[in-house]
Amino acid sequence: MTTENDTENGQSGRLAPKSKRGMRTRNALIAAAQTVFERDGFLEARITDISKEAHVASGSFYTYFDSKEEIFAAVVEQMQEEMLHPHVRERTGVSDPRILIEAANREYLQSYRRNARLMAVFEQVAQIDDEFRALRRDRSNAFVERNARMIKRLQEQGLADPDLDPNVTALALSSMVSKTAYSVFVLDAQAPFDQVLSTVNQIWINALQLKPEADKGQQV
Amino acid sequence: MTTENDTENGQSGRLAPKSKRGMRTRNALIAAAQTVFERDGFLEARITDISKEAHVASGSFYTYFDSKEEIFAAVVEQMQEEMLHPHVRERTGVSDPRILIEAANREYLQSYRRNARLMAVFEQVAQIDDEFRALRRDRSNAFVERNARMIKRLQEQGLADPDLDPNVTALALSSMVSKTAYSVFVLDAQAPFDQVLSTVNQIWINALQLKPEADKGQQV
Amino acid sequence: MTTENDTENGQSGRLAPKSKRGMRTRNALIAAAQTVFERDGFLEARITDISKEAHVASGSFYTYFDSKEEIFAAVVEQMQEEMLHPHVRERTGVSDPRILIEAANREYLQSYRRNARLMAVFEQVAQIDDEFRALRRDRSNAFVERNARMIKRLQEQGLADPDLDPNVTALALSSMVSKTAYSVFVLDAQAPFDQVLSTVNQIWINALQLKPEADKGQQV
Amino acid sequence: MTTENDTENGQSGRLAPKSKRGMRTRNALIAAAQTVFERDGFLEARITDISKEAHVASGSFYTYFDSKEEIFAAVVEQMQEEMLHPHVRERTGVSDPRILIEAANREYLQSYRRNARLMAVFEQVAQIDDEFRALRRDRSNAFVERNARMIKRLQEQGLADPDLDPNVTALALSSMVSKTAYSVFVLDAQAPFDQVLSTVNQIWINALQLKPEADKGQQV
DNA sequence: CATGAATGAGAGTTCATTCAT
DNA sequence: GATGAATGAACTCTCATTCAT
Repeated sequence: MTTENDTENGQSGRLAPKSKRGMRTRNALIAAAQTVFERDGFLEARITDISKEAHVASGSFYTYFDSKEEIFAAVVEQMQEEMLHPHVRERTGVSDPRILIEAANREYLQSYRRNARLMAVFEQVAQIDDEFRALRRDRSNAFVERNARMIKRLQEQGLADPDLDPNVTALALSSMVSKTAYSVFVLDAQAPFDQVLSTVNQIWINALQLKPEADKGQQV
Repeated sequence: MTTENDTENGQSGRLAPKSKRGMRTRNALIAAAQTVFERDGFLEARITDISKEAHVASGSFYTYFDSKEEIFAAVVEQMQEEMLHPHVRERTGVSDPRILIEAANREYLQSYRRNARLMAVFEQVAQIDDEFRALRRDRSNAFVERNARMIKRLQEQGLADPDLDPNVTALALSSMVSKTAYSVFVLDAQAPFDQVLSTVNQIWINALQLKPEADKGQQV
Repeated sequence: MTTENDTENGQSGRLAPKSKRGMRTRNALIAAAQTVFERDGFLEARITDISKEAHVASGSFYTYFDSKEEIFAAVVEQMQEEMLHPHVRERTGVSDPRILIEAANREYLQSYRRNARLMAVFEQVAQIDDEFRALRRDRSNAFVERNARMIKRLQEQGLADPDLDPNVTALALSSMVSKTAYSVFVLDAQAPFDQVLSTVNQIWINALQLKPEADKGQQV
Repeated sequence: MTTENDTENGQSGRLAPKSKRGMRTRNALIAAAQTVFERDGFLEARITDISKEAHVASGSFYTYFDSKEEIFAAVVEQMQEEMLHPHVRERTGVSDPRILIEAANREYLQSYRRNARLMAVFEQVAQIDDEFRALRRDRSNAFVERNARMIKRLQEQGLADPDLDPNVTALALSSMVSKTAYSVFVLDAQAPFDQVLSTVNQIWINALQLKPEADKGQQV
């Protein structure tokens, strides 16, 4: 019924398994890879270790993946799916920008916290491998651009400080959130989750000089 | 107080050279290392390449340094000195927080831009090596703590939004500046320097809700 | 006398298939092997590729053959049969040595040209594998010995240069034909077929100093 | 004094050694490679074995050569030099074509016999590797073309059979000599050296129908 | 001090062959 | 018989580090 995996599976450079057994092995490898990457980091992770962790022979790795980079991509893809799933995504009917901002920040920080170990490795890999660097950049850009559009809209409605350049502001505020998340969840800067969230929210709101009255009976 | 002595030089695990020739070789190696690191990144840089770039035999490297990490530390130290030199450091007598903030941000961004290539490598190494990760954390902490103290002071003077937690706010705003710098100067997010600077400044000021009257009749 | 039986088929180390399906699969594998060998050479040809080309699972290969060498033997055997088929083989009643020589050379060169790709691979394998080296040697010897007998006969009849050693001459002239064929049909030395044939014939005749009168009143 | 090896040594993909010790090691590797190639053939020869035979660490191989192909080229080059050295090469003043042919064949067969083992491996490699195949072709061509020119000259002087195409004849006769040499010295077809030589000579002479009187007081 | 060749541990990768389904 | 995933031995190649000259 599903058309997934008919012949190729996403970015996998090797053929997708045709049998259930093959699928099981492939999944075992991905799970093992996540474990090993989180434990050892990308560079220290040896393909042998991943195979060992998955309880398969070393050669079996190459049945499904061409390289460490490729299996890492599969791990990251899985994380991606997890991060976007049931949680708020499209909040139709909500017009108060404060609520939107708060929800977006909460979601981002929660996702980051849940996947902190892997996000740390992803940062590492993005520093090493051009393809992952590009991937990170694209995601970041999507995020920044969405925020820039929101800021522009608020400025046009007279709700946000008109002196701010929307693009650079979006870049700066997005940078603030992501790097703060990195500091707290990866580097373990000690700070309670709720305080981080509320501070980040407040800074957004203050930075844009959002008018408190503005959101009454508003429409976006 | 200083731990320097005549046989050890800072973090160098090998002897400090006494002769002029030795000093020349050591400096050539550091300069070569910077070139190679900026060109190839830390991981790709081979000790052989650094020696070649410095026009010395590969074995000579070990006369002065024990490892790639160690020579990288020397390169970073040199950059550190450059970054702190003549530029404003302690601006005594200036009480207008806006001016302080502006100056600090300008200085930071300028330094970052000047050393962007090396900062990129430093970020890479901090993702790989625990010692450099700790170094980065310490510097970042110093920065954040100084800002936290300033924010607390302003709050006590009734000049800044009292609802913000000074520590988390300092972390968030510092994160904003450093990651924005990384995006613009390393990842080449397109944005004019002055606009980045003024946006970052404005966000600081807005975020803290700095009262405009505070700076009346000030003099630098 | 023959060692063939109903469970073994010539050199095949595995069972001869009894079912139609089995026969079909076996033939498909041999045909696929020929394609792959001609395309990739013996060394580069992987058993996986042969199976893929035959549209059977990789494991099915081992139902019929034990190794790459073995399937190559089957391919060569097939070629052998083709090379000996309808074409002249025993020309009874023909006594003119010129005509015999011409016919033999024409046949040899035509066969070589028809199977040039496979002959090239056969040469390759004979350089690698002792069994095929022996096979090549045996065939070559049969050829040389037949020619040696013919030369001896002609010398006894006073038709050929008596100073030549019949065995070494046969070796040399046979070598000439086979290597020229290799040069022209495998290495693509540019020369028209008919010219190669007539030159080779003429050299044979000249070399043996065949008396022209000898063939008067001959019968084909 | 000699300008050899100033920086690069012929086809070597790695740098030429600057010290005597390096030169010694390089030569030891080439000698070891020859031993191993002659013993095991090209395919079976492992780089590890060559290093072991040369009494150096496996990694040292890569100080001087990039691959098995490259060291084989060095071995072949050495053989080449040996094959061309003091022996007759340019026989000025000799005008009798019979003497020229005899001398050339003797030289060729002697060289072949001296280096039979390596020639066998060279044939093997030429069947496997395109670069060596091209090398063999070029050498062969040079040989054939020289013979073709000689044949043409003899035909113009009315000394050789004018019906023969000089190029194809040269190809065929050269093929005869080289393949006979291969059969005798590599495949050990039993035949005394002198008989091989005289037979090959006689076939050349007969094939061209060289006039016996023609060489009296001739000038080429 | 400088030199640069020698070392060797260790990771990646291939593919013929087996075997449970 | 057919399937195709699993196996693992075997080899290549790199490069930080040492050390005799």
